[in-house]
Amino acid sequence: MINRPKGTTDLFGEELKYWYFIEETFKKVTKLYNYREIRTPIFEATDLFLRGVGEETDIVQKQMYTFEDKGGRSLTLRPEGTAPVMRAYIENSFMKDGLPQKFSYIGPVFRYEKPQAGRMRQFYQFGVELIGSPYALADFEVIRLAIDILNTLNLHNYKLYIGNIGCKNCRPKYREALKDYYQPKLNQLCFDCQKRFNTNILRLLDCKNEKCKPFQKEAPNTFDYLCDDCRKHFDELILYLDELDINYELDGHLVRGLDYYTRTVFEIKHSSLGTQDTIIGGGRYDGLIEELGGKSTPSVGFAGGIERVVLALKNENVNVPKLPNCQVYIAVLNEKARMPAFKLSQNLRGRGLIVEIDLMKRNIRNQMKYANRLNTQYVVIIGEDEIERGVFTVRDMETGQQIEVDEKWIENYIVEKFEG
RNA sequence: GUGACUGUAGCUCAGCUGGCAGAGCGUCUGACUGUGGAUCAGAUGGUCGUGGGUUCAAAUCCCACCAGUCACCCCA
Repeated sequence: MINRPKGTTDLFGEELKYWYFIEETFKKVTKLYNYREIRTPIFEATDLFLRGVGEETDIVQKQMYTFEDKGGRSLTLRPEGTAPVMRAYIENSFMKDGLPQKFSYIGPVFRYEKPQAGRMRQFYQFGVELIGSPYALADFEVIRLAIDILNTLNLHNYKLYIGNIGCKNCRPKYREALKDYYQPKLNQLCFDCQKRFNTNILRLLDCKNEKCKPFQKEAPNTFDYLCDDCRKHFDELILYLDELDINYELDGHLVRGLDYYTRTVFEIKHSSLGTQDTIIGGGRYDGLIEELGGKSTPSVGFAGGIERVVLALKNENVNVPKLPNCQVYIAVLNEKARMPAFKLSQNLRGRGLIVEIDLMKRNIRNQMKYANRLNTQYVVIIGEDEIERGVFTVRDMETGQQIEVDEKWIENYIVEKFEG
């Protein structure tokens, strides 16, 4: 037997009701904010991610599905959604339509990682990008939008964390402060952190090792090292959040895994999720477009993980819309009934009803059993008797009551049952 | 990439001091010849994850690999 690849899943049945709910909610809310959907390829030139996401990141170093096509081009299944949208923005000259440009996307992304709860190799993200505004107004809109999505999904047990990692001017100062702080403590840290001290010192801040945690509290805070412009930007965002009633927690140690972030970073975590608890993550990336060869353009956005939101919905026991059931089953008792049955099924479907008809040539008893399992609401029975007398038998599967309806009225009779 | 735990019927699992591969649920059929849900009966269903080893004999013991789950790492 051939199994699905590691870290992938088949989505079907009842599970999909969560997915439909999330996808529809995302589309509904982004539409209200006037974001336009963009669908980019699932694979891109490998260079896009090397330059966009950053050569030093874990994503690029060990998580990309990279392959060569028959023309010798190096391609990569997208490991995230932002770089492709920025590429499309540059390539299609969207700036010609004026700024800001606001895009939404939803689809699969791929990272070669060891699967665990809330982490798959092929997983699904929804996200938005707001391109062109350097102001905290834009950061605020994007955060407001993320919160609106979660609220519309009827989720409650989430928390917004706001950080600011500065810009290319002030971040080096902060990095230095961190080094000064950790240097004398180096031999008290875990092995990984001793390595990270040189490779990616920001990561020392969210190490979960018990040896390292005590030092994190006292570690320098990003907020204390912001330059004047970053400070102003930060204060402005906080003002909006405070005035417009968005609950958040400041996190001066919030760092993110992708290199392109500048200034505002944020994460929304759900309390029920265990270790993979970030359901939405985002921030500002003012240097990304320029890095990819476009004209320097500030941007901000976020991405959310659908699998994790599904878990959150389940854990919070949110009532999500049910999948539709079969509404009418047409039981066919002999071959003479076959044609009238087909005609009725087509007419009812034409009126918008979900109709199933016997395809297995089963006897009446087994057709009833099958209809019962479909959870269908009405069964129309057509047999020799009915054909001769020009009527159809309609059975209400809930009450068990049965009535004969003249064939002239059958269609309207059933349609009316589903109105009101 | 590292670690822990787990792989037996479609599903949930028992069998594990080595000795004929089992149960419940599901599915199909019948009791009920034109009527579902309840009940009863019968049937269907297995590469015991894969490969090797030990043994007269392996689902059971040993080794390797594969897969799943959770955690590390990292992130949505």
